[in-house]
This record gives sequence, C-alpha cells and structure tokens, in this order.
Amino acid sequence: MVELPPVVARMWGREHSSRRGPKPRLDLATITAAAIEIADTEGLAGLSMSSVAAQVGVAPMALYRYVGSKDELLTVMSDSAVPAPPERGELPWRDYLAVWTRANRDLLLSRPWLLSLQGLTPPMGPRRLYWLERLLDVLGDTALDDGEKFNVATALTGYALTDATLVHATKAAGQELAAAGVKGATDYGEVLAEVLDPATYPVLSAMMRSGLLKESEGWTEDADFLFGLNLLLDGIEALMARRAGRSE
Amino acid sequence: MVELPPVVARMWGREHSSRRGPKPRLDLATITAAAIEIADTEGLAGLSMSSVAAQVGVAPMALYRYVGSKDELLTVMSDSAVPAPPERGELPWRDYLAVWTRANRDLLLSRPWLLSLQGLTPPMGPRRLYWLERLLDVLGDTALDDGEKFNVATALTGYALTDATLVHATKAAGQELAAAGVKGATDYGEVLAEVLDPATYPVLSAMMRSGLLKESEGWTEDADFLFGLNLLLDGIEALMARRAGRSE
DNA sequence: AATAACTATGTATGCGATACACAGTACGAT
DNA sequence: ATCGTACTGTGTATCGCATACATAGTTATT
Repeated sequence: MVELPPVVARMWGREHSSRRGPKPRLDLATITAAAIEIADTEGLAGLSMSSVAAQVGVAPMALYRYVGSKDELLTVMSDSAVPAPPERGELPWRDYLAVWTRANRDLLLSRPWLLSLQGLTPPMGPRRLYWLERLLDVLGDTALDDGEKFNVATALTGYALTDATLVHATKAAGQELAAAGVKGATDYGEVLAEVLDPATYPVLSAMMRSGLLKESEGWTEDADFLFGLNLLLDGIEALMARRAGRSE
Repeated sequence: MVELPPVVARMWGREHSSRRGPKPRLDLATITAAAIEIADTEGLAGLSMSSVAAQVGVAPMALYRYVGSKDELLTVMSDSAVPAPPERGELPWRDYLAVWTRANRDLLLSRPWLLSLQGLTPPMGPRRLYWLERLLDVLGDTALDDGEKFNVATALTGYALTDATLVHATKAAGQELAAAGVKGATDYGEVLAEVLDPATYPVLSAMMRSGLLKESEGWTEDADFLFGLNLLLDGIEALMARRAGRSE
C-alpha cells in the first residue's frame, strides 16, 4: 500500500473521516469553488487566502484545516476547474483528437489563470486524468504502442497549452499597449517594426514592415490554432502508417 | 514615429542619455546580471528587489531608477538570459530546426525560472527575436509563405517550452515525493496506480500498473523529446511537399 | 555661483502567507 | 450523565515583500 502525498489524497477525497469534534462547517469542495470564482472574476492576482476566506464567510486561518498551503489550494483548483472531456460519439480518431485538443485549449482560454498552473505539475487529479483516459482510449484503436500513445497525448496537451498561452499573451500585451496609451502603436508588429534593425534582423523586420501580424481579411486566431494542430496530426498519422506497415 | 512601451525601450537600450545630475553608479545590464545570478542559484523564489539590490551593493529603492517594477525586471531578464542561437553551418533546414529546437529546450532546462516567464509575453527583446530571425531565415529556403513560416516558428518554440516544462515538472515532482519521504512511492506512476479506479480509468490504470513510466532500459528523456519533435517536423515536411507541388 | 535635473537612501505603508495559542464543540468511554 | 479528547474555527502576531514618498547629495547648464 502506497502512501499518498497530502494534496493528492485530498484531490481524491481520501480524507480521514473525522470522528470527534465539532462538525466541519466547510469542506474542500466549497473552498475550491469559492477560490475558482475569485480566480474567474479577478484573476490569480485577486486570489489570496483572505479573499477566499471572505468569500466563504470564514476567518482566513480556517482554510488551513482543509488545505496545507496556498500552493496546495492552487493545485486542487487546477484540477477542480476542469470539466468533463468531450464525448467521442462516432468520430474517427483524428477528428476526436482535434476536438479534444480544441476543447482543452478553449478551456484554458476561458480560465486563463489555469495557464500558470497547468504547467507546474504533472496531472494527478481525477478530472485531468480523465481527459487523458479518454484520449488514450481513442488511441486504443491504433497501431501505436503504449509509450507512443502516451507521448502523443503529451504532445497534444502541450500544444493546447502553448497555443492558449500565446493567444492570451498576445491579447494581454495588446491591451497593455492600449491601456498605456502608447502613441501610434496599435499593434505588436508595429512596435517590432520600429525597433528592429534591418541589418541584424533582415527577415523579421521585412515581415513586420509588411504588416504580417495585422488582423487582416482572411485571418482568424483559429486558423493559427488549426495550423499547428494539423502539423501534429499529420505527424501522428504518418507515424501510424509506418507502424501499421511493418512491426518495426 | 511610434512611441515604445517603457520595458521595450529599456531592453533595446533606448534610454534617454541623462545630462544633469550625478553619474549613475549602476546600469540596467548590471542589475539584470545580478538578478539572473540570483535566479540561477536560488530560483525565482529567492529573487526579490531586496536580494537583487544586496547583490549589486545598493539600497533596494535604487533599482527603481532603472526598472519600473519587478515585473519589468523579470521581462528584461527573460530576454537577457538568452544566449545566441545555434549556427546553421551546412545543415539542411530540417536538421537546423531540430538543433534550434533542442537548443531552445536545453536553455529552458538550464534556467528553469525562464519557464515561468517565457510564456507571459510575446518576445520583444533583441535576443529572443534573434532566435526567431535565424529560424525564419532558414525557412526562407522553403516553399512556405510568410504566415506559415511564422506559424512553424511558433509551433517549435511552443514545443521547446512544453517539453522543458514537462521534464522539469516531472523531475520536481519526483524530488518532492522523495523529500516528503512518501512511503513506497518512488515514482509518479506508482502514485497514480494507487489512486486510479480501473472501472473509470481502465486504459490509464492498466498502463500505470504495467509500469510504463518507470525509467527502464531503452528509455531516455531525450527519446520523448525527439518523439514530439519529429511529429512536428514530419508535419512540416508534409506541408512543404504540398506547397511545392501546387501553388494552392 | 545658482539652479535644476537627476541619483541613491531611509523611512513608512499595506498586504499576504502562515505560525501559534485559545475557546468552543461533540463524540466515546466511563 | 460526565468527562476527556480530538477536532473546529478565531484572533493575534510575525515576517517578508513591493513600492510610495520625502530627503540629501551631485553635477551640468545658466
């Protein structure tokens, strides 16, 4: 029997059912729900032990009966905030991978504070692991071995994370520019164009001056997402073809 | 003429050369160097305005003459800590992309504190942009259009970031397990195996119980890196082939 | 020389995480 | 019933940190 790290035990509801003493007025679920609500409305910056305590109507120190530290709370939140993964339905594996990855990315965009938490720890909570389970399950159809399936899952998870991070960072940087009222710079690309010396950065400065990054006619942020996703899916498909062909 | 956001101006050395007053005893480069040294030895946790000030032998508030806030300092650091990108030499594009991505990842592993900073902002400093420049330059050989080149660069950058994050998180989690002296759990996989209900997580729990994640004979963390990298490179190569074939 | 712009310092504020000791509560043993 | 004990929530206290503000000292321009 393996002993679990405390956070993990808590995420899986393995708390020792207390026998004596007053009945708890709180539980971990209430606390994390409150914390998530704060993070959703004010971001991680507004999330303090005090603010969470205020939200649930309790003294700050009360929380420490249910959570070892703020970090633990964040870990629990980063699992708890995750909804159920998309259903497979009748989808072929490739389409499901696409749907799964997009849902993952959209989740991160709808809760940007997850961006700073997801990377910190390998997934150990029930909800994130269930996403993994579903993905691995779909890959069960294919010719990949277990290690490869796992690596594919990792790659897609990572892609969702970086794409969401990028979109969010770009949006945030734009807002910052606007908020600071930076004269004439409506746009990341314009700032770069201003600063890049064409002698040292010939390619990049040419691209920037051509207005590549402007939001133009055909462009959607979704197109960028699909671009990278399809690179991966094409790579995966090629690998499967190789595996299906010969056993080595 | 576009006005630059203050951090950007500072990163590019566009500070107004002061005319009156005492000669500055410091400059931004000294400060960032000190900050980087602290981050390298003690991690971001040990990095405070006070610790940096102590390192350069100055009162904490002196730093604010050179940096608008701690966040600005972090932004500057996250560019300043980046070395020159690898030389192309005689490498064909695919090999250079591989070398570039690996160097990027290795950088992040050697300075793990960069992991928490890189994602926050799109690159706006000279050094990170120079990496981008070199990569785009190499892609100049190929049949991709500008937007596609840019997207490829983004995908590879993102991959370096997620792979490094994953490796680092796994290592850190392992050390935490060990440090906490968690009985019998030498390993992430073992913890999961303990906690996963085979009814809800059939695939995953089977994998874990088979010891998939154990460091075994053939396995290297490098193999995982190459796996994902080659997925991307295969995808890129396929795209180029399509582009070279027909103009549409 | 006088002044204005600029540097580094010292002090002060407010917030956040968390250690610690306490008062109240309810279960289980007597 | 009663009493001890394990447990809950609270109040208070400490410490570190980012940063505002006022000040004293410095030098180029007038």
